[in-house]
Amino acid sequence: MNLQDSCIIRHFSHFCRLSEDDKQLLRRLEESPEQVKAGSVLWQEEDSASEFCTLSRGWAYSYRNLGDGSRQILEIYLPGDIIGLREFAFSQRLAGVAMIDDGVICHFPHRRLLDIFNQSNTLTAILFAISSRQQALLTERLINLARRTAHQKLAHFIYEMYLRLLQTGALSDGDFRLPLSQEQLADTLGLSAVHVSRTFSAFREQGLVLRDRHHVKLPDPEALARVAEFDDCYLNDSVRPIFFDGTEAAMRMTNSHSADEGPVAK
Amino acid sequence: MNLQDSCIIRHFSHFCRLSEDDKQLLRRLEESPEQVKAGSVLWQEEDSASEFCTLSRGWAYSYRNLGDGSRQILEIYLPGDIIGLREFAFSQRLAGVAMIDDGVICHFPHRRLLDIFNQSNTLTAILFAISSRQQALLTERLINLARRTAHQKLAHFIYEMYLRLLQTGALSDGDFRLPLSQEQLADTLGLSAVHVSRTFSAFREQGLVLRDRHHVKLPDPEALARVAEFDDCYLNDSVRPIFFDGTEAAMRMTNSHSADEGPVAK
DNA sequence: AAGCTTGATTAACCTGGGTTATCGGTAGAA
DNA sequence: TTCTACCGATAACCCAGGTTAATCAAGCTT
Repeated sequence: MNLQDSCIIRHFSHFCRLSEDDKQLLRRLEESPEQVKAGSVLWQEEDSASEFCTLSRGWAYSYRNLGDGSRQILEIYLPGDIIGLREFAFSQRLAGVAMIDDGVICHFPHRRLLDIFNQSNTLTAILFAISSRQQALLTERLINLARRTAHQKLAHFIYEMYLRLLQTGALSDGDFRLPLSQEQLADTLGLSAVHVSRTFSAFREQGLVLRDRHHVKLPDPEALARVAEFDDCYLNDSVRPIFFDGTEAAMRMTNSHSADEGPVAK
Repeated sequence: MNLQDSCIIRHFSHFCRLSEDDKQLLRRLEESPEQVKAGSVLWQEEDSASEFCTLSRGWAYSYRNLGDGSRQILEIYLPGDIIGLREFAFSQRLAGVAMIDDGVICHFPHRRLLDIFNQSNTLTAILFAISSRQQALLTERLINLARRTAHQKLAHFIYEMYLRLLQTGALSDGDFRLPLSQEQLADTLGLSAVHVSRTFSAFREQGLVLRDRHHVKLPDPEALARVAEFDDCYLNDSVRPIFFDGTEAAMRMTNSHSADEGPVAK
C-alpha cells in the first residue's frame, strides 16, 4: 500500500493484503468523484436505492426522521467508509445521509458489488467483514443508547471517535477535530441539545474533555474511557487479520480445498 | 421448495429461487443438529469465535451483560436464522447467545461460509442481503430504544414479532405465542420489568394487547401499529426480489464467467 | 456598524420511568 | 399436599434528563 492509494484501498488493506487485481476492482468504485458541500443531503429516507457511495473526503452521517419531528443519527461515516451497504437487500433507502463537512463522494451501482462477488473472494470476505464490523458499531451504539447515562453516552461517543480516528492514522495525541454541533451530538445520543451542553460543562470542570467549537482535547483519554465503561473489543484488536493475512486462512479462501485443520482460535 | 426443506432453505428461498446445488450447499450447514434446552447458553461474550449456528427449532436471543449488572438483549432469533454472523470479522464473541425455548441448533465453521463465497454467487448475495436485513432490524431497534416512549417501545416490539411470525407463515390471526418473560422484554427494550408490567396493564385496559403467560392476542393489530408509529418498510415489501429474480442481474450472478462485459467503465 | 442567524450556556420547572418493596398466582418438586 | 421458585401486579417514592425560555458569542450580510 502506498501513499497514493485511495482511502478505500487503505481501509480494505486494514483487513488483508490485497492483490493488484483486487486493488484495481476497488479503484473502479471511485471512478466518478463528486464534490459535495457541508450539509448537503446525499439521499433521503424512501428514495429509491440503486447505488452505494464511497466517502473519499469529509464526514457524513445517516439519520432517520421520526414522527414527532425529532431525528436519530444512526452512524458517522469517515473517509474510506462505504455508505449505503445497509440497503443492499432493499429497494428503498431506510435512512437519509447527509454531509457533515465539505467532502468528496463516489457513486457506484449495486451491480458493481455483484461483480466483486464474482471476481474476488478476498474482497467478498472483506466486505462481509466490514458489514459485520459496522453491525458491531451499531450494536455498541444501541447499548449506549439503551442503558447508559448521559455522561456515559457522551464519553463513550467521543472516545469511540477518538479510537476510530487513531486507527485511520488521522491523529496523534488526544487532540482532534470533531465537526459535529451539539445538536447533532444530541441527535446521535438520544439526548437533548441542552443536556449535551450541560454534560460538556461537567466534563470541562472535571478536566475530562475540553471542547471549543469543533475542536476537542482529551487531557486523559484513559480517564474518559473509564467514565464510559468503554470496552474496545468491538473496535480494535479483535478485527481478525489472522483470518485473512497471508497465512493458511487466506489460502483457504482462494484455494478452497485445503486440509481442514480447525479454526484459528487464539 | 417443498415441505421437507429445512427452514434455512425456506429462509433463503424467500430472497430468490435456489438451484439444487445451492440447496445442497445450504444443507451442509445443518449437518450436525443438536438439541438444546430452554435457557441454555450457546456461548458467552468473549468466548473465542470460530463457528456459526443455524437455528432449526426454537427461539434464541443474543445479549450483552453490562458493567452495572444489567443486561441488554440485542436480537431475537427465530427458526431459519443464522446466529453469529455478527462476529465474522472478529475472533471473539461480542455477545452471548442463549435459548429462549427448547430447540435445535446446527454448528458450522467459519470456513463453510468461505466455501459458499467460492461456490455460489447467489448464496453470497443472499447472505449479504440477510446481513443487511439484520442490520435494518438492529437499526429499527436502536431508534426504538433511543427515541420512543415505553408504550411505543413495547407496542413496536410486539408488532414487529407479529409481522416476523406472519412472514414465516407461523400464524394466522393476531394470536400467537411469545415465549419471553417480562424481564426478558424489559432487557430487550431498555425498560425495567416493573414498567413493562405497568405498560401491559395499560394495553389490556385499552384492549390493545391481551397477554396471558406466554400467549398474546392482538384484537386489533393495526391499532397497535399506530400506537407504535410502526413503519414496516424495513421488514416487508422492500426486500428486493427484483434484484435476484430471473433478470439479467441474477443471470450475471449465477453465470460468473460470462463474456467479460466486466469493467463497465461506462 | 447594525442587523441576522446559528450555536452554546444556564436556570427553573416538570415528568416518564427507575427503584424498592409487598403480595398473589401458578408450576414443578418432593 | 405443601414447599419453593418464579413470575407478574400494584403502590410509593425519587431522580435523570426533557422542556422552555432567556441570554450571549461569533460569524455572516448589507
